[in-house]
Amino acid sequence: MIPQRTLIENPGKIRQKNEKTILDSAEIEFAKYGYEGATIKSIAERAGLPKANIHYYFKSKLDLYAAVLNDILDMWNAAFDGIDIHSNPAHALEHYIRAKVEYSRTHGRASRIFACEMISGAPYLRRYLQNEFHYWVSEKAQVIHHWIRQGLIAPIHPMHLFMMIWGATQYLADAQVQVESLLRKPELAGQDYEAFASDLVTVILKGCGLQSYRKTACLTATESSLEFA
Amino acid sequence: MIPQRTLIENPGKIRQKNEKTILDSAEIEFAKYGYEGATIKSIAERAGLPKANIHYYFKSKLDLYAAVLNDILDMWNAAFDGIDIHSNPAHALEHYIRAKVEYSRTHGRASRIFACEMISGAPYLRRYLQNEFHYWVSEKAQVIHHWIRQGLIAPIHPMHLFMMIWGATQYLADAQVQVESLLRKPELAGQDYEAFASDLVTVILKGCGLQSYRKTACLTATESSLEFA
DNA sequence: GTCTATAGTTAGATAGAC
DNA sequence: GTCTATCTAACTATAGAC
Repeated sequence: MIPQRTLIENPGKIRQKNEKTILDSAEIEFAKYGYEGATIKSIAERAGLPKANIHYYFKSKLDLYAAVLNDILDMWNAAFDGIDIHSNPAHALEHYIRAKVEYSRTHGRASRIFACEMISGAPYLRRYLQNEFHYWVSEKAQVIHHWIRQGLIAPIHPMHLFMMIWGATQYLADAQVQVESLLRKPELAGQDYEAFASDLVTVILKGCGLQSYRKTACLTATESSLEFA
Repeated sequence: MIPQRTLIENPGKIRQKNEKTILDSAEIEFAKYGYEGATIKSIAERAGLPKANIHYYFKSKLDLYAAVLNDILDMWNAAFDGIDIHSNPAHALEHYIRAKVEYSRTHGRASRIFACEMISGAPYLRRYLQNEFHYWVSEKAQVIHHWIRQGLIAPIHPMHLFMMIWGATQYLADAQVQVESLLRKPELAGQDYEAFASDLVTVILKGCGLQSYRKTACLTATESSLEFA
């Protein structure tokens, strides 16, 4: 009786690696075709595994979808939890907007899966939206309110401000084909994202009664914005 | 041999009525579950017709989807073709933004189907985006450019301006559940849309260096904006 | 832990009586 | 023009040999 070699050499490693491969493939397929449109077969083929293995690692298609959504929420939290919104309004808003645009660029697929989930009424994320997400946003809204009371920014419904930022930045990821068509580019480059981020920052800041505190934001923004936190 | 009564009394009327019923039902199902998620069965049940009748009026599921998309484009054109963007910038932008918000409110389902189509890479609307749509937008972009050259509004990439407006307004329709959760409303009312429209108008106008030309925009906006055209 | 074969279900589409 | 019954294909999921 020889124990299986892989188990001795890589305790749990195979599982870890395969689960990651499957999750990545699933993310691509779900983003491209939606939940119903994606099939276990296509996910398996992309992962280079037989169909049955998908079911071995994830009980059902719904389980796999839930795992993908969880991954997406983790990324989202990792990307935005570190934001210190207590600095001055212009800095904080610019930093947040640029981070969000960058997220749309680097995690377009995740963003599109999230959008599909919203469009279909958030059947799997409803609880999350009403609890964790709502609390997180309410906290940030308090900060905006505080700034308004102190006269630091012009009066605006904080949620409306967030909606503008989210709508505009999500649009980059969700309507990517439309954007490419508008800008007449076969594929969007980093510069395109940066240019949009700069215009969005300008409009939001000026729209909130804040002077853009730097004229050359457009060129050096991505690097320098990392130093704000 | 008695000719069928319905054909004599209502030449083509039955077809017209049933096609409309089916299109309406299909729009609801496609918006809720996406193309793959919606089924002929569910559409037929919603329309109160047997499955086979759907195939009688629309050759295939794809045909039906194309018809729904066509309906949506018709509505879109009807809603925005009349906009005279040659008036002064502040008026024109405010009018357009309010019309777009109103469209998100009254045609949320259409907006969501359109969004799904974009997210999946616009397999059926690619041609439209690259031709009719692109020309229409380019024309409007010329107007923005003209305003900028004349010093009427602050410099901004016209496409970026449109993207901000579309992103923010589409967000209302596409992420409706998220918005409801944010604003803690079980259902959005007309006031919620108007309030958002007013904040969006304010931010965009100020962001473009335009003074809001009316302080009480928030309250009387919807009615008065209809008189701009 | 892997993979072939297949069960069980449901989808889109059609034939043919009325 | 309507509708029941049915076909074919594709999907999710599982059983069981390795």
